[in-house]
Amino acid sequence: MLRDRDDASLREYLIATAARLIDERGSAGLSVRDIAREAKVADGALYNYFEDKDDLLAQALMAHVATVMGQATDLLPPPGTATVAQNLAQFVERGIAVLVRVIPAFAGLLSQPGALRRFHDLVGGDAAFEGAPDAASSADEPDGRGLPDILLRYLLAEQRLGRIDPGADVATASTLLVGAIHGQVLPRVLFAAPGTLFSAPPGLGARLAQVVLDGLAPKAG
Amino acid sequence: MLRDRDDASLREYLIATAARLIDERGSAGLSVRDIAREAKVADGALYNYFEDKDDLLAQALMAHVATVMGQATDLLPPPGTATVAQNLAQFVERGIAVLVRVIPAFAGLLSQPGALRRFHDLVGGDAAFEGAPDAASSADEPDGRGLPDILLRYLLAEQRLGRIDPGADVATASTLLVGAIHGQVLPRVLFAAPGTLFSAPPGLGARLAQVVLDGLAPKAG
DNA sequence: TGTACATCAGTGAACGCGCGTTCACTGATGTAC
DNA sequence: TGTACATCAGTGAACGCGCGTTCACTGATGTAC
Repeated sequence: MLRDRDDASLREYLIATAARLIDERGSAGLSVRDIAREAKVADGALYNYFEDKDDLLAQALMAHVATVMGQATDLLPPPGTATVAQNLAQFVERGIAVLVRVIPAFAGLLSQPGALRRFHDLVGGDAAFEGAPDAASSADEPDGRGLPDILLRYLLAEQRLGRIDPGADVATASTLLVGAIHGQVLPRVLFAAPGTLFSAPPGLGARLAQVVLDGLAPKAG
Repeated sequence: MLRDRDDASLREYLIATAARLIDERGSAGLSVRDIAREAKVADGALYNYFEDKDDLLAQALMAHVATVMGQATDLLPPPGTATVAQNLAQFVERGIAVLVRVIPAFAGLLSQPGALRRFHDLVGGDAAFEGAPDAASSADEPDGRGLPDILLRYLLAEQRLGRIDPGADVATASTLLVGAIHGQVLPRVLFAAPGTLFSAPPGLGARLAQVVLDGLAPKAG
């Protein structure tokens, strides 16, 4: 198939194809031939545009994360609307939907550490996705696009509005809730029967939100 | 090397060797030749005792989890001692140490789904490790050996002792805290430079415990 | 105690396969006249 | 408009490699006499 794609360059086309395959089946066991076959392109075509497989995978990973995060607008409504409990519950449920698509993309590359390293180099400090290990953005003014920062910005706003206790440790609460999302997704990614569609236990988001708001300590009186 | 090991059967010896390798470098990219070489045994020896590679890996995975959980005694002190905040903080820190050894063992097998399926068949409902997807043990009387059940038993006991609010949703709190542990471990497993020893941010366990105890809701008065 | 033999746990060379990668080649396209 | 040629994006057969697995073989051990 020679030059009969649309105007997009083969490079972008290969990245998009690889990203789509990662979205559909995760990155585990994804071979360059799988990608070439899916793109209807010769086996060796990718080497005209990428240094090696790790290079293509890193780009595809970045595109995949951008796609998923781009589709996940309205993870949280504007601060001050509805109730904080409702909003946090919604964040948990939608966050699960996000990570269900993102975690298999990364975890499948554990046996391909080069791709993960390249990805990390590509995104640099701007960890556009999830639990950023190196807290690049300060807790005071979070500017990241990952789940923890999105949630933290919301919590800080609600705190200013008085719907969250002024003394509360919202940064830690953000870590806690995003962690809980990880905790829901990871075991299911590892043990789900292949092809299973995963949805969170109904009401889980609401219950998690309620615990975070109320706390466990005995109430005075 | 013929019959000059100690009395233990070669079968157990191979499981132990594979489990040690999984502990040391995770299961990603672990080949049967790696295991045979480490055990100082012929390449094909394992096929005298195991159906195939997946079979050996599933057994080794089980042994590895048993080892890690066995060494993780005193994740929590007896209910009623110290303070609940201190005890939860300790649970978080020790839980992280547990999952740092367990998650790479499972996640590395994403490209080897047969081994994960076999492991799941082996342990059956008795998910001896972590966030059990199918809640085999009821929330009323948790009997599992995984982190969520260990924590839930503790929380229920403290609730009976009055150190946790009688109306609190301790089952959800357990899910929340164990999830937070996952959230700490997973990104670091995926992005840590190879060979990096990981330790949690100091004080994180205490802060997480405090948020779970106090909650975010504005305090009356 | 010494010899002949059967057993069978363990060996390791060899198999086919799929992988990532290379590179001499093809043929549609754009240009020159 | 028609012909000759240069370009170079894309091709795909072929490479070496490491993988999981097989199976004819080896040789230490236990037994019989």
